[in-house]
Amino acid sequence: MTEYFQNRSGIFDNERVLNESYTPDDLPERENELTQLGHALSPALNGAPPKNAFLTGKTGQGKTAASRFILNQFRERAEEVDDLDLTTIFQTCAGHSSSYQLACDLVEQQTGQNPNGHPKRKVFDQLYEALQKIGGTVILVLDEVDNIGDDDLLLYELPRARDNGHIKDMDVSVIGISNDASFTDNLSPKVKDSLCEENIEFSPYDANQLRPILERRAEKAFVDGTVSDSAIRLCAAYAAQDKGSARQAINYLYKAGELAVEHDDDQVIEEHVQEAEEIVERKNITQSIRNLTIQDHLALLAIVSIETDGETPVRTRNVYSVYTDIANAVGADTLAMRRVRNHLQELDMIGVINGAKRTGGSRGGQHYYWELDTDLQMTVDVLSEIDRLNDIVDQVY
DNA sequence: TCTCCACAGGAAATTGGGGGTT
DNA sequence: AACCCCCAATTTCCTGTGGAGA
Repeated sequence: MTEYFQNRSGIFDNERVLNESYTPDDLPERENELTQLGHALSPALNGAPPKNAFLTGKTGQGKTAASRFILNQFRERAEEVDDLDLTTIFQTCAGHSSSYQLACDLVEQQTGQNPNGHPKRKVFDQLYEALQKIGGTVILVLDEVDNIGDDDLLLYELPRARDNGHIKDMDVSVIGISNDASFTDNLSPKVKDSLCEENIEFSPYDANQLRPILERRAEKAFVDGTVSDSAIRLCAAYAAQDKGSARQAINYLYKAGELAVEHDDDQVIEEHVQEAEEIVERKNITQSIRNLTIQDHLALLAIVSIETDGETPVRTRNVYSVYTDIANAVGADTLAMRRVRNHLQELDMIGVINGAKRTGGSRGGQHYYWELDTDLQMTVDVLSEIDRLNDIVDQVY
């Protein structure tokens, strides 16, 4: 009889700790940032409105964990203060691309009714009404606020709600969290001023910080003595070299553990980490290619085609002519070159292709020279999985 | 040196949708 | 049906850049 299931208990003690949703209960590597955040909130302990704060930093830097952590601590502290009636709201803005949607969602959370479709003013009135009902001091955390783009209406309204007489005898403060450091650039100066009273930056972890983070996590997640020091060191080194993200480092370690299980080894060693890093990165790339739109795929396929002929790096207009041929062959819309250039830049952003900007060329000015930045065979494999493209991929490659 | 071409990329307008209420 | 509030993707129009060739 075939054994369909794994016995993971030889390696893992509590895998849950390695999941993305797990919030650590201490963050010694972020003491500075936690202190800053704590100071921003402190006026509330003394009868004044807490300050607004804005946290920036790349993914996996502990921004969300830090704000959750500080809110917990702050709630505990608030208990000891007699006349402080504190409420905290943690709101993730993923999937909300406008202030309006976000406001609707906040209203729904408080009242159970989603006011979508009502005039904007009405939605905000309902939001203020809901806040007024809560009363006291409200701290609203908006995680991933960069999702709402440069639409800053809500961010403008909330910090001024009291001044404008929308709410009375209560304080609202906003803690914004953004992965995108340039997010605040696009906000109107007024919003920027009020929201960024305290701007707290989370810089990438280096290997020395990642190591203890991993050690603490491994302690909980793995069976004692199954993870070697060198394995942890390597995970930290890989992640520090790349994005400096704790999430990334933990993913490597998690995968390395799974590989140990698969190979029936009783220790997680460096070789597992090496293999894990490769697998995780490969998976990230294939995942991001799959999530692209058809037009992105066509642009990528044009690059693949040119790369196959060994003619990269290639200028935008040459990519464009190959692109139009491919788009016609599969019966897709052919976009303007302006747009195709944007698609190429998006592919560059996710690291699938690489665009080098050079001045010069036949007519001067700036030009892009594009080439594939991932394994050719792998890219071909992923693209040929796409129904509409598999025939043309065969012709091109 | 001057003009022009071929590109880059910002900004606004257009297209063609969405989910909701009244 | 006519209204509200919105979306992403794209096109159109524009200004800027800098070497090539007059």
